[in-house]
Amino acid sequence: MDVFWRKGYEGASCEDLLSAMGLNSGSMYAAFGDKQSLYDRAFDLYCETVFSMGIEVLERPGTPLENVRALVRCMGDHMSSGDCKGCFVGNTLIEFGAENKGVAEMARRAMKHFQDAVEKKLKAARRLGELSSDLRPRDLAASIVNMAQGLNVMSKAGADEKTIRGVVNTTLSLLC
Amino acid sequence: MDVFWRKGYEGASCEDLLSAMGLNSGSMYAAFGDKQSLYDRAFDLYCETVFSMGIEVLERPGTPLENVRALVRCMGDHMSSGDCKGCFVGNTLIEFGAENKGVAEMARRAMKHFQDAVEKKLKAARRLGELSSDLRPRDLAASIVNMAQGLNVMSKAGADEKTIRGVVNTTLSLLC
DNA sequence: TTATATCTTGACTGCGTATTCAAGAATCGC
DNA sequence: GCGATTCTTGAATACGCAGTCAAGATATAA
Repeated sequence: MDVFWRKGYEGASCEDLLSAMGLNSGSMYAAFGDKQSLYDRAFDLYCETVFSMGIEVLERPGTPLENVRALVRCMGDHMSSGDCKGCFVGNTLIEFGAENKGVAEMARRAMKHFQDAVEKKLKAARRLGELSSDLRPRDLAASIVNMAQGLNVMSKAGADEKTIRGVVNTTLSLLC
Repeated sequence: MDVFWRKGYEGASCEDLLSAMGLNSGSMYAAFGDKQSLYDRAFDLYCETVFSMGIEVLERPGTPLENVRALVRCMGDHMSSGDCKGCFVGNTLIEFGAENKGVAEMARRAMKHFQDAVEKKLKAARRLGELSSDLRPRDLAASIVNMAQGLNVMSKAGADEKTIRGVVNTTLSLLC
């Protein structure tokens, strides 16, 4: 997962993958089939761990709006943590979004699932009177996902922590 | 430019490039040297045409804030125009941002140049009393560039026009 | 027209990388 | 302990793609 996350599908050679896994090619092909299947498995693993951690943040104790604000801050921290891997889902969309490979479809679903979870929370916040902004929850949710994917690129552009914090704070200013 | 823009460096085969240019390999290598040099030239061409068109929008007749708002709308229109190529600069950063290739450095410079142009306009707007938001021009400029790069990914995620318009409107709500 | 220079062609080469496979090592069941 | 099964190893293979080159076509100049 780590190798594909950092280097993308084409950028990761089998040699990279094998040495990272501590396997020889025979074992790898017996276990996973081929490189594409291994990528798909790595993608799934990312969704089950890193990506779903974001969704989990939304469900922690606290009010809906607090949860969304925590998620935004959490994504900012994640992106400014220097290691520069970004978001596997976003990277996959850039590499395969224009084609119609299966993995692009998986990435689209993952994004939609994430966005829906944020929208649901924002609607709850609106019902509770926590969210007074007159922007629609649907548009705010799209903007939050959009911010995260923007940060993915900005972090690879070498944006410093101050810049990323500026983006996060700007987004937070919409959530009150 | 079009082929690299759509498929990325690794994703574009020489065959793709040659048939798009209507050249044979000999002529191509004589004219450009190798694939990487051709990519660099395509990148330059993108900056000189598409990317600088954005900067040009900022300099049209009108007040500074009007110009920035026009730019934000223009980027939204560009991204929702269906063809799904996104932003060459952003795509380059995703593909090469983690390595230290020359082209990644070029992309970083292009992004910074763009962001600085936006920030300059926002500062002018602030001086003229057009921009009453208490957010800093620096952070707003970063957020606008971030929005554009987010849209790059969102468009590949198959976001519909309505979603993209939602993101654009949310960003515009910060600019008053 | 003809000699020279430049451009074009596409088969060929070399190389890197994904994938296979058969032989050997380790594990498991009885 | 021993046969059967599963796992591991790494060299060999297959293949696609970046890059080359010599021969032929075209343009230029005298």
